[in-house]
Amino acid sequence: MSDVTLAPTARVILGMVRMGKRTGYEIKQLVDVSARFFWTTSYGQIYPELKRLEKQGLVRGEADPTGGRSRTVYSLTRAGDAALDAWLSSPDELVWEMRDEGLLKLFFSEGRDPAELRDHLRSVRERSEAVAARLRELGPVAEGAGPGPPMVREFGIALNEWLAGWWKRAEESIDA
Amino acid sequence: MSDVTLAPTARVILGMVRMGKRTGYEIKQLVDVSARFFWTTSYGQIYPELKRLEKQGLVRGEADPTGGRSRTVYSLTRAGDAALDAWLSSPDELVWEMRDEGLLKLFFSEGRDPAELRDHLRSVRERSEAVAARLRELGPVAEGAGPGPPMVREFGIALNEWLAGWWKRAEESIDA
DNA sequence: GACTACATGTAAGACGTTACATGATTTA
DNA sequence: TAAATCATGTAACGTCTTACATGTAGTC
Repeated sequence: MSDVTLAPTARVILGMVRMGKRTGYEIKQLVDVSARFFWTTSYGQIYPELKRLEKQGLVRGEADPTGGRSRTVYSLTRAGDAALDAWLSSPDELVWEMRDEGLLKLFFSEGRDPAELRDHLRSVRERSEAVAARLRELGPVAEGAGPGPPMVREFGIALNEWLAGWWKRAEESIDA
Repeated sequence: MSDVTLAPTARVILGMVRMGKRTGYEIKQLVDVSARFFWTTSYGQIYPELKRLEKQGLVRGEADPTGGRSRTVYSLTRAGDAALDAWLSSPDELVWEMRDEGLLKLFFSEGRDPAELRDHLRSVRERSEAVAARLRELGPVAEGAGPGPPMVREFGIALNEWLAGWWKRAEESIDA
């Protein structure tokens, strides 16, 4: 069927459009609020990618201004629906990347001032605590979109609490 | 002092050089073996960056062929040493990025075949198990470089075991 | 003699962020 | 009326991966 290879940002966009997020602006909002901890994107990616997807026939955009404010609402075409399904069911190796400067600093910590290292461990821990807290306060998001979004949210909370705990123990092991 | 802003790859390079990794090749080896799960890099980044760092006066390269095989060994200059220290002690926000296609697929899983979802959760779990196993087998690395490298390795093992456990539970919650 | 490891590099292209630019609508 | 939110977009720049290109040294 659709032998289109989806660019990374295209995957989020198609998924979000199927979820009912219809404008570039709405897509960005939901990514920021619910996926920020494992996936980011920017307007500089979203708007050009929406145009590319339209050119490829995977989405269809229609002008739908609210008053004098221009606005384009997108929906999936049949080909877009198929391309999203194809990606979701493909057994390809899943991208998993982590880039953690905190770990890098820990890696290179030989000979550094222990007080500095302690501060650094604390700030890394506090970041995870803040992310967990934000996700907890946020509450369920994207309701009516099945069990995926709540599970991902729970994952985010649990992961960041686990991370905070690890950094806490690391901090204490420096003191000891 | 050194108001040089280090590019991401420059940070790893300076740290690795201080650790005694003297060639581009050696730097890549250690990154692959011990930092792969939280930081990646490629020759296409390392060699040009070493040249840039030399031009900036942060490292010094000397030709040191082994037989007829060309080889350049690098060491930190005083400015390079200072730049690395400045980065290590800077209170700047630490880069933390995660890009997880497995979570993205879970996020968009509404209406998908449960069997497919189960397979997908299993493959994500297996990947974490493999990473944990590799780090465990690897044993301590970069000995004599302080407590950093072993702590980072323990972090990697613990994180990946935690991840594997989470995906395992998610799998079971689908079955239930 | 073949394979693996050591060793270095470039070029093209993909991907991504940031800063800039613009303007309407709604809420405080 | 000021600020926040809705809404769209571009240009420049930074970063990174992949594929290509080349050759030596050591091991099986």
